[in-house]
Amino acid sequence: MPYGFIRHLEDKGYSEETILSYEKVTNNFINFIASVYPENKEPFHINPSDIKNYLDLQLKSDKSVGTVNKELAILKTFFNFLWETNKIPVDPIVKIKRFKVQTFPEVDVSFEEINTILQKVLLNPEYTTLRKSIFILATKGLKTSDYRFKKDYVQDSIQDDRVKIKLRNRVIQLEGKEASYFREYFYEAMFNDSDYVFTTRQRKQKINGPIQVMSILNHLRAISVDYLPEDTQQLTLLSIRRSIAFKLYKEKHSIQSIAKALGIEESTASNYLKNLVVGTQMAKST
DNA sequence: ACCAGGATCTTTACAAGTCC
DNA sequence: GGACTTGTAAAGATCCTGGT
Repeated sequence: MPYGFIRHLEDKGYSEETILSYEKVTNNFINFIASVYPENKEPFHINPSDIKNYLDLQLKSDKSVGTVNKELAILKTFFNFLWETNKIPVDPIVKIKRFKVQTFPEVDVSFEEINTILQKVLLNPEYTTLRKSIFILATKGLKTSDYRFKKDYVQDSIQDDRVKIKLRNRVIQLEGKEASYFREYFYEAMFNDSDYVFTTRQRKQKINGPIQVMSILNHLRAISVDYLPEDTQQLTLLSIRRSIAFKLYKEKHSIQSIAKALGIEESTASNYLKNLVVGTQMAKST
């Protein structure tokens, strides 16, 4: 084994198994170098980009990020050893950073499931029209701030049985059952002496202000308790938005249209989806 | 195209109120 | 008393901006 590296490891008291894996990785790396540079490259010729190329190749050959990071750590030990024993004047690996092990946002509840729940929610006689309306809009991907729209922004056209809601950066359309449940609530809300459709009564001032986070979450929580298995994470506006983005992605929508649908920047949507997509690829490969 | 930094928005957890 | 609402603060995540 090259340059007494293995001896060095044994001296440090590493277990046999550990040493074997170190040996495997360093050999693998040296073979790589040898295959790229047939003219017999010496250690001090190895530069950072050689190492990066090697690591990239490992990633491409279906190794997980964790595995490749482990190899990186081993190679760091190796080069550190070479440096300490004056085999190389500078350590080429010292500035190479670990690959990020991302914790990918997962779609805990698929959009199809959410839709099924929506149908049940709409038919639940125990629920108020308020709760139903909040959930209908949640399935359209509203975030908390989107709920604070004023009555003026709602357009109800009886002819084609559609309700249009103008949000800050997009328009939501409701049809059929969804429209009629929302309409029912909307007419009740006409009398809430506030400009806002959804309101929360403010304790101190005794007036109806724009709806508070907790009110929305409360309804989602109640629905989650009723319709989700116990061990599942409860529905939040965010998890629903993720499901929508992922659904659209699977339906091959462009980034632009997904961004538009959720009312976010294109760059944000692409970044957001990148995570989801890589996440599923990871899931598949393991 | 990509990243860091920070503004802004969401969520969580718990406290404290209201209503029946 | 118990169920449900509302409030607050702090942690966490997202999103945009501006630089490279």
